[in-house]
Amino acid sequence: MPVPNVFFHVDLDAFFAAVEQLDHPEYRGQPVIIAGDPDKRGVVSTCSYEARKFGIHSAMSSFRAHQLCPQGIFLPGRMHRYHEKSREVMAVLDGFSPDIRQISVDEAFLDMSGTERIFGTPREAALLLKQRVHDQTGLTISVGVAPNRYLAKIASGLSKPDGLTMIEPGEEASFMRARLLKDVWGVGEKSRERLANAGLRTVEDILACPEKLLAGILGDAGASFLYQAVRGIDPGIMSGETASRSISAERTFDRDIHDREVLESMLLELSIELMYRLLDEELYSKTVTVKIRYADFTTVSIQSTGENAVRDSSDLFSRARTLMRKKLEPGALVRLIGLAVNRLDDKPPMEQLSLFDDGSTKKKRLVEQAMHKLEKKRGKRLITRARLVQPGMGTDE
DNA sequence: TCTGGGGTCCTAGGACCC
DNA sequence: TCTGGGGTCCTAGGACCC
Repeated sequence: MPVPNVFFHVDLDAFFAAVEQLDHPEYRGQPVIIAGDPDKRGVVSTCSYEARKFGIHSAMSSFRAHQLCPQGIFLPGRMHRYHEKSREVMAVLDGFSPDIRQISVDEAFLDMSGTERIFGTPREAALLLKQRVHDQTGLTISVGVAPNRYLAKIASGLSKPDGLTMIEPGEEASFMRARLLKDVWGVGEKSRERLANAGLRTVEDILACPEKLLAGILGDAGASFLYQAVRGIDPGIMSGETASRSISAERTFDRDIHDREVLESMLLELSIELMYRLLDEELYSKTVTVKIRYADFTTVSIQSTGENAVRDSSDLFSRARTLMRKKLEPGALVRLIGLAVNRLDDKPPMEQLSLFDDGSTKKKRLVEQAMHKLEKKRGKRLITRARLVQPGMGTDE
């Protein structure tokens, strides 16, 4: 007899805010908002359920959040601590299934198929899991239980916080039919707008629409995704193990910038940051992308693939600077600068050996690696380059 | 609502090759 | 000479998610 598929999706409730309330009893019952500095164009990352009553939600500007709830407890966030708590929770999940896929700091899938003899029915197992997580970490989770990951993911969002939503085998289609289009994971605002323009506003509308017609609205991939999703079939977006394919860093300036020196200093800072991560994770990349967001929010990017992998931060910086100079509109006000390395490889690609290469590039990489290790040990930045010194203090490069 | 930062995947068009 | 069709790689931009 085949074992029925049972998947759990576990979602930590208002995670960052919950950790703060756990660590600071005086914050409990209070509107806690984890957000960037309102003076620095920050946004809300997470907020407690008490704060949500004021209309605050993720991605809202900190400025607006402060307007809505001036008495709120605004905190910058402690990512280290959140990752620590995340690991504690994942350790609890580990005891329930051999197949766990953590998809973000506060979310994971568990394949619970065939665990009935150990943990009881899926409902019993889910209740036990919720209890254990709470007992061992002090945090509450919401759990979705379904015959596939996609449905489990939607289910967990329906009864937050501290929720449990079950979708039994055979209920897949009826469950999806009862959803609002905005609750269909993977369909965002833009897609909804396009669908609405074609007269499609509900899941029922989509169900009645041939895939071919959807393809005309959303493209082939989007149509195939949505066609399956509304029928309760896992479109497969959660199934693949996603190897990291790019690493990026970006920075929004407090004020829009036109000074090229400042932009290039930022680019250097980002280059160093990214190079450290490449070395740390032992990854290699030949493709570099620079992103520029102008004051009016239009965003452009430029990318190039070199013959060799990026060697060190000055190599990365010089590639990035070349790209930026090529793309940047002269005199334009810039809001954000970003840098990415793409198509990462865990093996060093074959080097195009230069006739004049005396081995100094290898040395550079070793030196940078050593500096990186040293810095990690000290836990702070030891190396500051001339270009990173604030403009006006004199740069002698 | 004056709109972060870190990712993934898709699309369309061009280059280039057979 | 008015012109094929497929495959692959690269680039720029966009949608989406947490």
